[in-house]
Amino acid sequence: MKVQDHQLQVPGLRMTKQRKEVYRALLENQDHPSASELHSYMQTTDSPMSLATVYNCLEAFVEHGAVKQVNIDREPTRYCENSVQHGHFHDQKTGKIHDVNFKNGMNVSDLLDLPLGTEISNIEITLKGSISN
Amino acid sequence: MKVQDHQLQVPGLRMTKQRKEVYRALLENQDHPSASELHSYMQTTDSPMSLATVYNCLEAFVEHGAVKQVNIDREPTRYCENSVQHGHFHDQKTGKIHDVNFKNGMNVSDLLDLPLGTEISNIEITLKGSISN
DNA sequence: AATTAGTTTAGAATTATTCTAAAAAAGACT
DNA sequence: AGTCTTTTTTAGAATAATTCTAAACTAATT
Ligand SMILES: [Mn+2]
Ligand SMILES: [Mn+2]
Ligand SMILES: [Zn+2]
Ligand SMILES: [Zn+2]
Repeated sequence: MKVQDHQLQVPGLRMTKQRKEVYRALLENQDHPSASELHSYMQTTDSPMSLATVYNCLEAFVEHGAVKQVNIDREPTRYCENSVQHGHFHDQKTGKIHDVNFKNGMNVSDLLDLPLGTEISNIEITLKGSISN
Repeated sequence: MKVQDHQLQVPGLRMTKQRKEVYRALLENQDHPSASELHSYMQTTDSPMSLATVYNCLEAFVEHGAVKQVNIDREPTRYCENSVQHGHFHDQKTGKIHDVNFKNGMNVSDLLDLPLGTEISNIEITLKGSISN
């Protein structure tokens, strides 16, 4: 997937050359990369940059809600550019992570018995398993 | 809460002195401790033991399904003795983690649009937020 | 242009966790 | 009990993801 330069915007965040290219990498290859995978990839582009910068960019995106972190056990954190609410399925055969959308109109509070007064700022749902066939 | 010695059993696992006492610590103080918190606590009991042993015991319990790991961002892994299916709520004001049960008869597949053929072996649901009042 | 504020960078530091290999404990058998 | 075998515990070293530091650079502002 090709992303135009003017689409590389994160509201409220100054888009430097490095941030643009990291964001482009996330949008163009939606494969939930880790910081170091992303860093390796950046080295192959015409915007090589340091690993610290990759971490700095990702942190900025997460703070601004444009990117989500995906935590799977103790594995390196992976990053997801899909900013609509969703969960993740970790296929143990392939190692790949797939986005899983919420069913229409459904909400975590339909699944869980939340104590009264609970105000949720972040939801992380991670499934592990395999796909038959 | 007091737990009798004969309740300190995990099916299929040899219960050594150390394993019994770590398991007892988890059952008696259900507060989702990290390995190092648990280690500090063990030092105050009459079964002080090494940090490596705490990790080894916890790993054995997790393998045997008696204990669940709780991953919250990059914080140290926390351990939960509640072996029925549930999620976790991380109260950002207090830092405490609370168990959140599934609503009666509800299932992740009621909330999420899982691709056909998906076989789930592990579910981790972690919410972050605060409680008003 | 000069000043200021924010960003990038290399490399060092941190730290949760895992590994190693030797000692201790537990189980099996006699 | 005593011997043999397997598993567990342990201290300390190693690993590796992430964060920190402080200097160089870039971008925005006056
Ligand atoms: Mn990639
Ligand atoms: Mn405790
Ligand atoms: Zn995703
Ligand atoms: Zn729990």
